[in-house]
Amino acid sequence: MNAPALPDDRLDMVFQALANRTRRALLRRLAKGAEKVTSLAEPFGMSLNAISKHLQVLEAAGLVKRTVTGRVHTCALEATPMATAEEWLSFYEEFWNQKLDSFAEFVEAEQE
Amino acid sequence: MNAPALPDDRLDMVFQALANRTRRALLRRLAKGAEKVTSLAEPFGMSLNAISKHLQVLEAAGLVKRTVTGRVHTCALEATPMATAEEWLSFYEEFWNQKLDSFAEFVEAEQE
DNA sequence: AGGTATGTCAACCATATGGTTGAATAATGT
DNA sequence: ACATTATTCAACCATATGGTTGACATACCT
Repeated sequence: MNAPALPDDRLDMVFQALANRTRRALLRRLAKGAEKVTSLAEPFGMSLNAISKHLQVLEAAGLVKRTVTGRVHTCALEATPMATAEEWLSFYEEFWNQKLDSFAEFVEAEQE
Repeated sequence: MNAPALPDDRLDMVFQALANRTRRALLRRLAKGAEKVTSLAEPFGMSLNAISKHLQVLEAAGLVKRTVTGRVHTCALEATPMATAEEWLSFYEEFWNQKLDSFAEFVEAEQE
């Protein structure tokens, strides 16, 4: 049920990989299905090389798996490391819930 | 209930802030209660200045709130931005659950 | 065999990161 | 008044990041 707890340096890499909107967009893209590098790169106003590098970052973080068939590299989402990241974050749920609750109360009180 | 959805560049900053084990450790520390900079810095094998910078990163990301009383800066955890990060991640839950389930099945089958 | 498509590698550039040391600012204690 | 404590600011350093361009290696098509 709970994720396989990455070591600290892997968690560094995962959060680092997520700390860029282009890479987050790539992951969202891959959530709809595996795709090859060129077609992944197409919608971004950026060189193919740049996207290639981003994909390498994602791959190093374990968030993307690559299958090479001939000259075409097919990238697929590998979400499991995110489970560890989310698990790390979930530790703080009580804190933000508390905050959000008191904000909700405030709004409610305001409406008298 | 759902978090106030940070803009992309704020989310960049939050994930970036989390992409460092020292900063994650600082947050864990602050989860136990607010503390001043010097005492926060003490257990890390690192200069006070380094910690001061890390705290600035956390503050810029909105993960730490600072209250200055005289010369002492008290830092407190501000977890709400993490809610947005977790929300972003939760989109992928179905993907990793699927993976973890099939792994569980594999283990089960293995034990015949 | 020759040309085209897919993708990486290598070098470069500007800026950011994570750390250091040393000096500066401001509040407290004696 | 003077020393001490708390903390930041400034400059520096090495390395990482996010992007570029140009060249290269393969695979596919005719």
